[in-house]
Amino acid sequence: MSNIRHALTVKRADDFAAWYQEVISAADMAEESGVRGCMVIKPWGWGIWERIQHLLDGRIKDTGHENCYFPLFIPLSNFEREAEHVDGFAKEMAVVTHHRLIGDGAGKLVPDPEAKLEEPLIVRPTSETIFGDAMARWVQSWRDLPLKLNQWANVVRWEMRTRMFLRTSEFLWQEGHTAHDGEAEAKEHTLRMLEVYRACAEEDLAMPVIAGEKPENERFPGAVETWSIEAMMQDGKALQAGTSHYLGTNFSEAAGIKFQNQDGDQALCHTTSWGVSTRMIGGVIMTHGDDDGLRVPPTIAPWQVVILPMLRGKDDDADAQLVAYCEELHEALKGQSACGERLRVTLDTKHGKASAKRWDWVRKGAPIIIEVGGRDMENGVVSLLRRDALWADNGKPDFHSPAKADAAQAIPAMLEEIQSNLFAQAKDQRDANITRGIETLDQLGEFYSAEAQYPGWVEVQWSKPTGAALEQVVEQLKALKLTIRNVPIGAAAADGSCIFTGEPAVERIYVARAY
RNA sequence: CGGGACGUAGCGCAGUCCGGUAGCGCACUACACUGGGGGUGUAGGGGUCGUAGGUUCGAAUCCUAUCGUCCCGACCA
Repeated sequence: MSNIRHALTVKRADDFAAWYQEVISAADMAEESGVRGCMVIKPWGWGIWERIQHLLDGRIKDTGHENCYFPLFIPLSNFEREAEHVDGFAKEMAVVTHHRLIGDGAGKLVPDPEAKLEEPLIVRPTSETIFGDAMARWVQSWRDLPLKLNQWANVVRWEMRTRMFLRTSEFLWQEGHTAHDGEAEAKEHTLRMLEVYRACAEEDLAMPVIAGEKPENERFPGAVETWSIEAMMQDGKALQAGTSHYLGTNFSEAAGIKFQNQDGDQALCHTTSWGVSTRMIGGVIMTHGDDDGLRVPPTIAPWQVVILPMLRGKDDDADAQLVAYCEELHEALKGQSACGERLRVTLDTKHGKASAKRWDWVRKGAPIIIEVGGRDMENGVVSLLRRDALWADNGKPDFHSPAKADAAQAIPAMLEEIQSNLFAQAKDQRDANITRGIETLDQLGEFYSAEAQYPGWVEVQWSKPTGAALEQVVEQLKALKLTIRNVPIGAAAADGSCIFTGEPAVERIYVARAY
Protein backbone atom coordinates (compact mmCIF):
# COMPACT_ATOMS: atom_id res chain seq x y z
CA MET A 1 0.00 0.00 0.00
CA SER A 2 2.91 2.31 0.67
CA ASN A 3 3.63 2.62 -3.03
CA ILE A 4 0.36 4.47 -3.56
CA ARG A 5 0.87 8.06 -4.53
CA HIS A 6 -1.91 9.82 -2.66
CA ALA A 7 -3.56 12.99 -3.82
CA LEU A 8 -2.75 14.92 -0.62
CA THR A 9 0.67 15.74 0.75
CA VAL A 10 -0.27 15.25 4.41
CA LYS A 11 -1.58 11.94 5.72
CA ARG A 12 -4.13 11.63 8.50
CA ALA A 13 -1.83 9.45 10.55
CA ASP A 14 1.04 11.95 10.35
CA ASP A 15 -0.70 15.20 11.28
CA PHE A 16 -4.46 15.10 11.56
CA ALA A 17 -4.89 18.86 12.04
CA ALA A 18 -2.74 19.70 9.02
CA TRP A 19 -4.52 17.02 7.01
CA TYR A 20 -7.87 18.62 7.86
CA GLN A 21 -6.64 21.99 6.59
CA GLU A 22 -5.32 20.44 3.43
CA VAL A 23 -8.59 18.67 2.64
CA ILE A 24 -10.44 21.97 2.83
CA SER A 25 -8.09 23.70 0.41
CA ALA A 26 -7.45 20.70 -1.85
CA ALA A 27 -11.17 20.03 -2.20
CA ASP A 28 -11.68 23.73 -2.86
CA MET A 29 -14.32 24.02 -0.13
CA ALA A 30 -13.36 27.24 1.62
CA GLU A 31 -10.54 29.67 2.27
CA GLU A 32 -9.47 32.27 4.78
CA SER A 33 -11.03 35.67 4.37
CA GLY A 34 -8.59 38.04 6.04
CA VAL A 35 -11.12 38.70 8.79
CA ARG A 36 -10.30 36.82 11.95
CA GLY A 37 -12.29 33.62 12.24
CA CYS A 38 -14.35 34.25 9.13
CA MET A 39 -14.14 32.17 5.97
CA VAL A 40 -15.15 32.31 2.37
CA ILE A 41 -17.18 29.22 1.55
CA LYS A 42 -16.42 28.29 -2.05
CA PRO A 43 -18.85 26.61 -4.44
CA TRP A 44 -17.99 23.01 -3.56
CA GLY A 45 -18.26 23.66 0.18
CA TRP A 46 -21.36 25.74 -0.31
CA GLY A 47 -22.92 23.09 -2.52
CA ILE A 48 -22.55 20.57 0.28
CA TRP A 49 -24.12 23.03 2.71
CA GLU A 50 -27.01 23.60 0.31
CA ARG A 51 -27.61 19.86 0.20
CA ILE A 52 -27.59 19.63 4.00
CA GLN A 53 -29.91 22.63 4.18
CA HIS A 54 -32.29 21.17 1.62
CA LEU A 55 -32.57 17.80 3.33
CA LEU A 56 -32.74 19.12 6.88
CA ASP A 57 -35.21 21.81 5.90
CA GLY A 58 -37.48 19.09 4.58
CA ARG A 59 -37.20 17.16 7.81
CA ILE A 60 -37.96 20.31 9.83
CA LYS A 61 -41.01 21.09 7.74
CA ASP A 62 -42.14 17.47 7.98
CA THR A 63 -42.29 17.90 11.75
CA GLY A 64 -44.66 20.83 11.44
CA HIS A 65 -42.40 23.87 11.53
CA GLU A 66 -42.55 27.02 9.44
CA ASN A 67 -39.57 29.06 8.39
CA CYS A 68 -39.24 32.76 9.14
CA TYR A 69 -36.48 35.32 9.50
CA PHE A 70 -35.50 37.54 12.41
CA PRO A 71 -33.05 40.46 12.38
CA LEU A 72 -29.30 40.12 12.66
CA PHE A 73 -29.22 42.90 15.27
CA ILE A 74 -30.67 42.49 18.73
CA PRO A 75 -31.17 45.44 21.08
CA LEU A 76 -28.90 45.08 24.09
CA SER A 77 -31.79 45.49 26.50
CA ASN A 78 -33.65 42.66 24.83
CA PHE A 79 -30.67 40.38 25.16
CA GLU A 80 -30.17 41.26 28.82
CA ARG A 81 -33.41 39.75 29.99
CA GLU A 82 -32.39 36.17 30.72
CA ALA A 83 -29.59 36.23 33.31
CA GLU A 84 -27.93 32.85 32.65
CA HIS A 85 -28.12 33.44 28.94
CA VAL A 86 -26.26 36.73 29.35
CA ASP A 87 -23.59 35.06 31.49
CA GLY A 88 -23.06 32.45 28.84
CA PHE A 89 -22.68 34.72 25.85
CA ALA A 90 -21.57 38.16 27.08
CA LYS A 91 -17.88 37.34 26.69
CA GLU A 92 -18.10 36.64 22.98
CA MET A 93 -20.37 39.32 21.60
CA ALA A 94 -19.93 41.61 18.61
CA VAL A 95 -21.50 44.99 19.37
CA VAL A 96 -22.65 47.74 17.00
CA THR A 97 -22.24 51.16 18.58
CA HIS A 98 -22.26 53.66 15.68
CA HIS A 99 -24.24 54.15 12.51
CA ARG A 100 -21.95 56.42 10.50
CA LEU A 101 -18.31 56.88 9.55
CA ILE A 102 -16.54 60.18 9.18
CA GLY A 103 -13.17 61.22 7.74
CA ASP A 104 -10.47 61.77 10.37
CA GLY A 105 -8.70 64.36 8.23
CA ALA A 106 -5.85 61.95 7.46
CA GLY A 107 -7.59 59.98 4.76
CA LYS A 108 -9.06 57.38 7.11
CA LEU A 109 -12.58 56.69 8.22
CA VAL A 110 -13.54 56.50 11.88
CA PRO A 111 -16.89 56.04 13.61
CA ASP A 112 -18.55 59.41 13.90
CA PRO A 113 -18.82 60.32 17.60
CA GLU A 114 -21.97 62.25 16.70
CA ALA A 115 -23.50 59.04 15.36
CA LYS A 116 -23.30 56.93 18.48
CA LEU A 117 -26.29 54.65 18.97
CA GLU A 118 -28.37 55.48 22.00
CA GLU A 119 -28.66 51.77 22.69
CA PRO A 120 -25.98 49.42 21.34
CA LEU A 121 -27.07 46.57 19.12
CA ILE A 122 -25.54 43.16 19.44
CA VAL A 123 -24.96 40.88 16.50
CA ARG A 124 -26.98 37.76 17.30
CA PRO A 125 -25.03 34.87 18.79
CA THR A 126 -28.36 32.97 18.87
CA SER A 127 -31.92 34.27 18.83
CA GLU A 128 -33.81 32.97 21.87
CA THR A 129 -34.42 36.44 23.24
CA ILE A 130 -35.64 38.06 20.05
CA PHE A 131 -37.85 35.07 19.24
CA GLY A 132 -39.14 35.26 22.79
CA ASP A 133 -40.07 38.88 22.27
CA ALA A 134 -42.13 38.00 19.20
CA MET A 135 -43.64 34.91 20.75
CA ALA A 136 -44.91 37.00 23.63
CA ARG A 137 -46.87 39.03 21.09
CA TRP A 138 -47.97 36.11 18.96
CA VAL A 139 -49.16 33.78 21.70
CA GLN A 140 -52.36 34.81 23.46
CA SER A 141 -54.46 31.68 23.71
CA TRP A 142 -53.92 27.94 24.11
CA ARG A 143 -55.24 27.82 20.53
CA ASP A 144 -52.02 29.55 19.35
CA LEU A 145 -49.97 26.64 20.63
CA PRO A 146 -47.78 24.92 19.82
CA LEU A 147 -45.90 27.62 17.92
CA LYS A 148 -43.21 25.95 15.86
CA LEU A 149 -40.74 28.21 14.04
CA ASN A 150 -37.38 27.82 12.38
CA GLN A 151 -34.94 30.18 10.74
CA TRP A 152 -31.85 29.74 8.58
CA ALA A 153 -29.39 32.43 9.53
CA ASN A 154 -25.85 33.46 10.28
CA VAL A 155 -24.73 34.10 13.85
CA VAL A 156 -21.60 35.62 15.36
CA ARG A 157 -19.68 34.46 18.41
CA TRP A 158 -16.33 36.11 19.00
CA GLU A 159 -14.22 33.00 19.44
CA MET A 160 -10.74 33.02 20.89
CA ARG A 161 -9.57 30.17 18.74
CA THR A 162 -11.08 29.32 15.40
CA ARG A 163 -10.93 26.42 12.96
CA MET A 164 -12.54 26.34 9.56
CA PHE A 165 -16.07 24.94 9.71
CA LEU A 166 -15.61 23.63 13.26
CA ARG A 167 -15.49 26.92 15.08
CA THR A 168 -15.68 30.18 13.17
CA SER A 169 -16.60 33.62 14.43
CA GLU A 170 -19.45 33.82 11.97
CA PHE A 171 -21.24 30.61 11.14
CA LEU A 172 -24.40 29.52 9.38
CA TRP A 173 -27.06 27.39 10.94
CA GLN A 174 -30.71 26.80 11.44
CA GLU A 175 -32.23 27.60 14.79
CA GLY A 176 -35.63 26.25 15.69
CA HIS A 177 -37.72 27.93 18.38
CA THR A 178 -40.96 26.50 19.69
CA ALA A 179 -43.47 27.36 22.39
CA HIS A 180 -45.69 24.76 24.02
CA ASP A 181 -48.50 24.30 26.50
CA GLY A 182 -46.79 22.43 29.27
CA GLU A 183 -43.57 20.74 30.20
CA ALA A 184 -44.37 17.28 28.87
CA GLU A 185 -45.11 18.48 25.37
CA ALA A 186 -42.03 20.71 25.24
CA LYS A 187 -39.75 17.95 26.49
CA GLU A 188 -41.20 15.54 23.98
CA HIS A 189 -40.55 18.06 21.23
CA THR A 190 -36.95 18.56 22.35
CA LEU A 191 -36.36 14.86 21.88
CA ARG A 192 -38.27 14.75 18.65
CA MET A 193 -35.94 17.34 17.12
CA LEU A 194 -32.93 15.50 18.51
CA GLU A 195 -34.17 12.47 16.61
CA VAL A 196 -34.51 14.61 13.47
CA TYR A 197 -30.84 15.53 13.87
CA ARG A 198 -29.84 11.93 14.43
CA ALA A 199 -31.63 10.89 11.25
CA CYS A 200 -30.12 13.77 9.27
CA ALA A 201 -26.60 12.96 10.47
CA GLU A 202 -26.84 9.22 9.95
CA GLU A 203 -29.04 8.98 6.86
CA ASP A 204 -28.02 12.11 4.95
CA LEU A 205 -24.44 12.67 6.08
CA ALA A 206 -23.68 8.97 6.68
CA MET A 207 -22.18 10.14 9.98
CA PRO A 208 -23.00 7.86 12.91
CA VAL A 209 -23.90 9.74 16.07
CA ILE A 210 -24.79 9.06 19.66
CA ALA A 211 -27.80 10.95 20.92
CA GLY A 212 -28.01 11.74 24.58
CA GLU A 213 -28.35 14.31 27.31
CA LYS A 214 -25.55 16.69 28.15
CA PRO A 215 -24.43 16.87 31.78
CA GLU A 216 -25.43 19.90 33.81
CA ASN A 217 -22.10 21.68 33.30
CA GLU A 218 -22.42 21.50 29.50
CA ARG A 219 -25.92 22.94 29.30
CA PHE A 220 -26.80 25.77 26.96
CA PRO A 221 -26.97 29.05 28.93
CA GLY A 222 -30.57 29.36 30.04
CA ALA A 223 -31.59 25.76 29.31
CA VAL A 224 -33.13 23.27 31.71
CA GLU A 225 -31.98 20.30 29.65
CA THR A 226 -29.53 20.15 26.75
CA TRP A 227 -29.37 17.16 24.45
CA SER A 228 -26.81 16.51 21.74
CA ILE A 229 -25.73 14.23 18.97
CA GLU A 230 -22.05 13.34 19.22
CA ALA A 231 -19.96 12.01 16.35
CA MET A 232 -16.53 10.41 16.54
CA MET A 233 -13.95 11.84 14.18
CA GLN A 234 -11.22 9.64 12.69
CA ASP A 235 -8.75 10.88 15.28
CA GLY A 236 -11.01 9.59 18.03
CA LYS A 237 -12.16 13.01 19.19
CA ALA A 238 -15.81 13.83 19.71
CA LEU A 239 -17.69 16.45 17.74
CA GLN A 240 -20.93 17.87 19.05
CA ALA A 241 -22.85 17.92 15.80
CA GLY A 242 -26.23 19.22 16.93
CA THR A 243 -28.03 20.31 20.08
CA SER A 244 -31.63 20.45 21.23
CA HIS A 245 -32.65 22.34 24.37
CA TYR A 246 -35.63 22.21 26.67
CA LEU A 247 -35.73 25.75 28.03
CA GLY A 248 -38.48 25.31 30.60
CA THR A 249 -40.12 28.64 31.32
CA ASN A 250 -36.86 30.56 31.64
CA PHE A 251 -37.27 32.52 28.44
CA SER A 252 -41.04 32.72 28.82
CA GLU A 253 -40.61 34.43 32.15
CA ALA A 254 -37.99 36.78 30.75
CA ALA A 255 -40.04 37.74 27.68
CA GLY A 256 -43.54 37.23 29.02
CA ILE A 257 -44.64 34.41 26.71
CA LYS A 258 -48.01 33.81 28.37
CA PHE A 259 -51.32 32.48 27.22
CA GLN A 260 -54.80 31.91 28.54
CA ASN A 261 -55.39 28.20 28.99
CA GLN A 262 -58.63 26.26 28.63
CA ASP A 263 -59.51 27.01 32.24
CA GLY A 264 -59.21 30.72 31.59
CA ASP A 265 -56.01 31.05 33.62
CA GLN A 266 -52.79 32.75 32.51
CA ALA A 267 -49.95 30.27 32.02
CA LEU A 268 -46.31 30.47 30.89
CA CYS A 269 -45.21 28.64 27.78
CA HIS A 270 -42.53 26.00 27.90
CA THR A 271 -40.09 26.63 25.05
CA THR A 272 -37.46 24.70 23.12
CA SER A 273 -34.64 25.63 20.79
CA TRP A 274 -32.34 23.51 18.64
CA GLY A 275 -29.71 24.03 15.99
CA VAL A 276 -27.18 22.52 13.67
CA SER A 277 -24.56 24.52 11.84
CA THR A 278 -21.90 24.55 9.15
CA ARG A 279 -19.86 22.65 11.74
CA MET A 280 -21.57 19.57 10.25
CA ILE A 281 -19.35 20.02 7.20
CA GLY A 282 -16.27 19.74 9.40
CA GLY A 283 -17.80 16.55 10.73
CA VAL A 284 -18.24 15.18 7.22
CA ILE A 285 -14.59 15.93 6.42
CA MET A 286 -13.26 14.26 9.54
CA THR A 287 -15.66 11.31 9.28
CA HIS A 288 -15.28 10.44 5.61
CA GLY A 289 -12.10 12.13 4.37
CA ASP A 290 -9.08 10.00 3.50
CA ASP A 291 -5.49 10.54 2.36
CA ASP A 292 -6.77 11.48 -1.11
CA GLY A 293 -9.06 14.24 0.09
CA LEU A 294 -12.74 14.48 0.84
CA ARG A 295 -15.26 11.71 0.24
CA VAL A 296 -18.74 13.17 0.01
CA PRO A 297 -21.66 10.87 0.77
CA PRO A 298 -23.83 10.71 -2.39
CA THR A 299 -26.86 12.11 -0.58
CA ILE A 300 -25.14 15.43 0.10
CA ALA A 301 -22.82 15.51 -2.91
CA PRO A 302 -23.51 18.51 -5.15
CA TRP A 303 -22.52 16.25 -8.05
CA GLN A 304 -22.85 12.53 -7.49
CA VAL A 305 -21.41 11.53 -10.85
CA VAL A 306 -18.78 13.41 -12.83
CA ILE A 307 -18.27 12.48 -16.47
CA LEU A 308 -14.82 13.36 -17.78
CA PRO A 309 -14.24 13.04 -21.51
CA MET A 310 -10.55 12.66 -22.29
CA LEU A 311 -10.36 15.41 -24.83
CA ARG A 312 -7.29 15.78 -27.00
CA GLY A 313 -7.90 19.38 -27.90
CA LYS A 314 -6.36 18.71 -31.33
CA ASP A 315 -8.80 16.73 -33.34
CA ASP A 316 -12.04 18.66 -33.12
CA ASP A 317 -14.00 15.95 -34.84
CA ALA A 318 -12.85 13.15 -32.52
CA ASP A 319 -13.42 15.37 -29.48
CA ALA A 320 -16.91 16.23 -30.67
CA GLN A 321 -17.75 12.55 -31.07
CA LEU A 322 -16.45 11.83 -27.60
CA VAL A 323 -18.51 14.63 -26.11
CA ALA A 324 -21.58 13.37 -27.92
CA TYR A 325 -20.96 9.88 -26.52
CA CYS A 326 -20.66 11.37 -23.02
CA GLU A 327 -23.79 13.43 -23.50
CA GLU A 328 -25.75 10.26 -24.21
CA LEU A 329 -24.55 8.87 -20.91
CA HIS A 330 -25.28 12.17 -19.21
CA GLU A 331 -28.86 12.13 -20.49
CA ALA A 332 -29.35 8.49 -19.56
CA LEU A 333 -28.20 9.20 -16.00
CA LYS A 334 -30.06 12.46 -15.47
CA GLY A 335 -33.37 10.68 -15.92
CA GLN A 336 -32.70 8.27 -13.07
CA SER A 337 -33.03 8.49 -9.32
CA ALA A 338 -31.12 7.34 -6.28
CA CYS A 339 -31.81 7.86 -2.58
CA GLY A 340 -35.23 9.20 -3.55
CA GLU A 341 -33.96 12.05 -5.71
CA ARG A 342 -32.97 12.68 -9.32
CA LEU A 343 -29.31 11.96 -9.96
CA ARG A 344 -27.00 14.96 -9.94
CA VAL A 345 -24.61 14.42 -12.84
CA THR A 346 -22.22 16.83 -14.48
CA LEU A 347 -20.32 16.56 -17.72
CA ASP A 348 -16.97 18.27 -17.24
CA THR A 349 -15.86 19.45 -20.68
CA LYS A 350 -13.60 22.19 -19.40
CA HIS A 351 -10.26 22.42 -21.11
CA GLY A 352 -7.44 20.63 -19.43
CA LYS A 353 -5.92 17.20 -19.15
CA ALA A 354 -8.37 14.53 -18.09
CA SER A 355 -5.84 13.12 -15.64
CA ALA A 356 -5.42 16.44 -13.86
CA LYS A 357 -9.16 16.96 -13.72
CA ARG A 358 -9.61 13.45 -12.39
CA TRP A 359 -7.43 14.18 -9.36
CA ASP A 360 -9.26 17.43 -8.77
CA TRP A 361 -12.51 15.47 -8.52
CA VAL A 362 -10.89 12.82 -6.36
CA ARG A 363 -9.81 15.51 -3.90
CA LYS A 364 -13.28 17.03 -3.96
CA GLY A 365 -14.69 13.60 -3.24
CA ALA A 366 -17.25 13.17 -6.01
CA PRO A 367 -18.71 9.69 -5.34
CA ILE A 368 -18.37 8.38 -8.90
CA ILE A 369 -15.98 9.59 -11.56
CA ILE A 370 -16.45 8.32 -15.11
CA GLU A 371 -13.63 8.88 -17.58
CA VAL A 372 -14.31 8.30 -21.22
CA GLY A 373 -11.57 8.06 -23.85
CA GLY A 374 -11.62 7.24 -27.55
CA ARG A 375 -11.02 3.55 -26.96
CA ASP A 376 -13.91 3.41 -24.47
CA MET A 377 -16.11 4.91 -27.10
CA GLU A 378 -14.99 2.37 -29.72
CA ASN A 379 -15.73 -0.46 -27.33
CA GLY A 380 -18.98 1.00 -26.10
CA VAL A 381 -17.73 1.11 -22.50
CA VAL A 382 -16.72 3.72 -19.89
CA SER A 383 -13.98 3.83 -17.25
CA LEU A 384 -15.50 4.16 -13.83
CA LEU A 385 -13.90 5.04 -10.48
CA ARG A 386 -15.63 4.74 -7.12
CA ARG A 387 -14.36 7.30 -4.64
CA ASP A 388 -15.10 5.02 -1.69
CA ALA A 389 -12.89 2.30 -3.19
CA LEU A 390 -10.32 4.25 -5.11
CA TRP A 391 -7.28 1.98 -5.14
CA ALA A 392 -6.81 -1.48 -6.59
CA ASP A 393 -4.45 -3.98 -4.96
CA ASN A 394 -1.72 -3.03 -7.40
CA GLY A 395 -1.61 0.47 -5.98
CA LYS A 396 -3.24 2.05 -9.00
CA PRO A 397 -6.67 3.65 -9.34
CA ASP A 398 -9.23 0.87 -9.54
CA PHE A 399 -10.93 1.53 -12.87
CA HIS A 400 -13.93 -0.55 -13.85
CA SER A 401 -15.02 -0.83 -17.48
CA PRO A 402 -18.73 -1.54 -17.74
CA ALA A 403 -20.58 -1.14 -21.01
CA LYS A 404 -22.05 2.31 -21.24
CA ALA A 405 -25.65 1.09 -21.08
CA ASP A 406 -24.87 -1.14 -18.09
CA ALA A 407 -23.15 1.70 -16.27
CA ALA A 408 -26.18 3.89 -16.73
CA GLN A 409 -28.35 1.18 -15.23
CA ALA A 410 -26.03 0.30 -12.38
CA ILE A 411 -25.19 3.75 -11.06
CA PRO A 412 -28.26 4.48 -8.91
CA ALA A 413 -27.73 1.30 -6.91
CA MET A 414 -24.00 1.97 -6.80
CA LEU A 415 -24.59 5.41 -5.27
CA GLU A 416 -26.84 3.91 -2.63
CA GLU A 417 -24.19 1.30 -1.92
CA ILE A 418 -21.54 4.03 -1.55
CA GLN A 419 -23.80 5.87 0.87
CA SER A 420 -24.29 2.82 3.06
CA ASN A 421 -20.67 1.80 2.71
CA LEU A 422 -19.46 5.16 4.00
CA PHE A 423 -21.83 4.91 6.94
CA ALA A 424 -20.75 1.34 7.70
CA GLN A 425 -17.06 2.25 7.55
CA ALA A 426 -17.58 5.19 9.90
CA LYS A 427 -19.70 3.15 12.30
CA ASP A 428 -17.20 0.30 12.42
CA GLN A 429 -14.41 2.76 13.07
CA ARG A 430 -16.38 4.41 15.86
CA ASP A 431 -17.49 1.20 17.53
CA ALA A 432 -13.96 -0.13 17.43
CA ASN A 433 -12.79 2.95 19.32
CA ILE A 434 -15.24 2.90 22.19
CA THR A 435 -13.74 1.30 25.27
CA ARG A 436 -15.76 -0.15 28.13
CA GLY A 437 -14.91 -1.73 31.44
CA ILE A 438 -12.75 1.04 32.88
CA GLU A 439 -13.75 1.28 36.52
CA THR A 440 -11.39 3.72 38.21
CA LEU A 441 -10.07 7.17 37.51
CA ASP A 442 -6.52 5.80 37.61
CA GLN A 443 -7.35 3.29 34.91
CA LEU A 444 -8.89 6.08 32.89
CA GLY A 445 -5.75 8.17 33.25
CA GLU A 446 -3.57 5.24 32.25
CA PHE A 447 -5.74 4.54 29.25
CA TYR A 448 -5.44 8.07 27.94
CA SER A 449 -1.72 8.41 28.64
CA ALA A 450 -0.83 5.06 27.05
CA GLU A 451 0.56 6.73 23.91
CA ALA A 452 -2.24 5.39 21.75
CA GLN A 453 -2.45 7.84 18.88
CA TYR A 454 -6.24 7.93 18.75
CA PRO A 455 -7.61 6.63 22.04
CA GLY A 456 -11.26 7.25 21.18
CA TRP A 457 -14.09 7.34 23.68
CA VAL A 458 -14.58 5.58 26.97
CA GLU A 459 -17.94 4.57 28.38
CA VAL A 460 -17.96 4.82 32.16
CA GLN A 461 -20.58 4.59 34.86
CA TRP A 462 -21.22 7.40 37.28
CA SER A 463 -23.47 8.48 40.10
CA LYS A 464 -24.47 11.72 38.35
CA PRO A 465 -23.15 14.18 40.92
CA THR A 466 -24.41 17.74 40.74
CA GLY A 467 -23.22 21.18 41.79
CA ALA A 468 -19.82 21.31 43.48
CA ALA A 469 -19.37 17.55 43.29
CA LEU A 470 -19.84 17.72 39.54
CA GLU A 471 -17.38 20.59 39.30
CA GLN A 472 -14.81 18.39 40.97
CA VAL A 473 -15.46 15.64 38.43
CA VAL A 474 -15.11 18.14 35.59
CA GLU A 475 -11.75 19.25 37.00
CA GLN A 476 -10.56 15.67 37.31
CA LEU A 477 -11.45 15.03 33.70
CA LYS A 478 -9.94 18.31 32.59
CA ALA A 479 -6.59 17.20 33.94
CA LEU A 480 -6.81 14.38 31.39
CA LYS A 481 -8.09 16.78 28.70
CA LEU A 482 -11.37 14.92 28.78
CA THR A 483 -14.96 16.05 28.75
CA ILE A 484 -18.23 14.32 29.37
CA ARG A 485 -19.94 14.04 25.99
CA ASN A 486 -23.40 12.84 26.88
CA VAL A 487 -25.58 10.31 28.60
CA PRO A 488 -26.65 8.12 25.70
CA ILE A 489 -30.30 7.39 25.16
CA GLY A 490 -31.11 3.71 25.38
CA ALA A 491 -27.91 2.63 27.12
CA ALA A 492 -27.92 -0.43 29.36
CA ALA A 493 -28.76 0.24 32.98
CA ALA A 494 -25.87 0.99 35.31
CA ASP A 495 -24.69 -2.01 37.28
CA GLY A 496 -21.46 -0.88 38.89
CA SER A 497 -20.06 1.92 40.94
CA CYS A 498 -19.24 5.49 39.99
CA ILE A 499 -15.76 5.93 38.55
CA PHE A 500 -15.47 9.31 40.28
CA THR A 501 -17.20 8.94 43.63
CA GLY A 502 -17.30 5.19 44.20
CA GLU A 503 -20.97 5.44 44.98
CA PRO A 504 -23.45 3.17 43.19
CA ALA A 505 -23.65 4.29 39.56
CA VAL A 506 -26.96 5.48 38.13
CA GLU A 507 -26.15 5.75 34.44
CA ARG A 508 -23.54 5.37 31.72
CA ILE A 509 -21.75 8.31 30.11
CA TYR A 510 -19.19 8.80 27.37
CA VAL A 511 -16.00 10.70 28.08
CA ALA A 512 -13.69 11.81 25.30
CA ARG A 513 -11.41 14.48 24.00
CA ALA A 514 -13.46 16.86 21.96
CA TYR A 515 -13.44 19.56 19.31
C1' C B 1 -6.96 36.48 25.87
C1' G B 2 -1.63 34.50 27.67
C1' G B 3 2.93 31.54 25.64
C1' G B 4 5.38 30.01 21.02
C1' A B 5 6.03 29.93 15.67
C1' C B 6 4.98 32.17 11.13
C1' G B 7 3.39 35.82 6.98
C1' U B 8 8.09 36.51 0.23
C1' A B 9 3.99 34.70 -7.19
C1' G B 10 -2.16 30.61 -7.08
C1' C B 11 0.30 26.57 -3.64
C1' G B 12 4.84 24.94 -1.02
C1' C B 13 9.35 27.26 0.32
C1' A B 14 14.72 29.63 0.21
C1' G B 15 16.75 34.44 0.96
C1' U B 16 16.42 37.79 6.85
C1' C B 17 21.51 36.27 11.33
C1' C B 18 25.64 39.79 8.20
C1' G B 19 20.95 45.89 4.43
C1' G B 20 23.16 46.53 -1.97
C1' U B 21 18.92 44.46 -9.12
C1' A B 22 13.20 39.25 -6.22
C1' G B 23 14.74 33.50 -6.24
C1' C B 24 13.47 27.92 -6.46
C1' G B 25 9.81 23.74 -7.08
C1' C B 26 4.85 22.79 -8.45
C1' A B 27 0.86 25.22 -10.88
C1' C B 28 -0.14 28.78 -15.03
C1' U B 29 0.58 30.65 -20.67
C1' A B 30 2.54 29.46 -25.77
C1' C B 31 4.66 25.97 -29.00
C1' A B 32 6.38 21.11 -30.00
C1' C B 33 6.61 16.03 -28.84
C1' U B 34 3.53 12.32 -26.37
C1' G B 35 -1.17 9.77 -26.08
C1' G B 36 -5.47 4.80 -21.48
C1' G B 37 -4.08 6.70 -16.95
C1' G B 38 -0.87 12.26 -11.93
C1' G B 39 3.79 12.49 -19.44
C1' U B 40 8.41 15.29 -21.70
C1' G B 41 11.00 19.45 -23.66
C1' U B 42 11.74 24.57 -24.98
C1' A B 43 10.28 29.49 -24.27
C1' G B 44 7.38 32.77 -21.25
C1' G B 45 3.93 35.56 -17.76
C1' G B 46 3.04 36.66 -12.78
C1' G B 47 5.39 39.50 -6.48
C1' U B 48 5.01 47.63 -4.22
C1' C B 49 8.28 40.49 0.22
C1' G B 50 0.84 41.05 5.28
C1' U B 51 0.04 46.46 6.42
C1' A B 52 1.69 51.22 8.46
C1' G B 53 5.43 54.06 10.48
C1' G B 54 10.79 54.62 11.65
C1' U B 55 16.43 54.12 10.96
C1' U B 56 19.50 54.46 6.38
C1' C B 57 22.42 57.01 0.44
C1' G B 58 19.74 52.35 0.07
C1' A B 59 15.16 47.81 3.76
C1' A B 60 12.15 41.33 2.18
C1' U B 61 16.46 41.88 5.60
C1' C B 62 17.27 46.31 11.33
C1' C B 63 13.49 48.88 14.96
C1' U B 64 8.24 49.96 16.49
C1' A B 65 3.20 49.24 15.97
C1' U B 66 -0.69 46.67 13.81
C1' C B 67 -3.59 42.81 11.07
C1' G B 68 -3.87 37.72 9.92
C1' U B 69 -2.60 32.30 10.21
C1' C B 70 -0.96 27.83 12.82
C1' C B 71 0.37 25.16 17.52
C1' C B 72 -0.13 24.89 23.11
C1' G B 73 -3.13 26.77 27.17
C1' A B 74 -7.62 29.38 29.27
C1' C B 75 -12.82 30.00 27.08
C1' C B 76 -16.70 28.14 24.16
C1' A B 77 -20.96 25.01 19.67
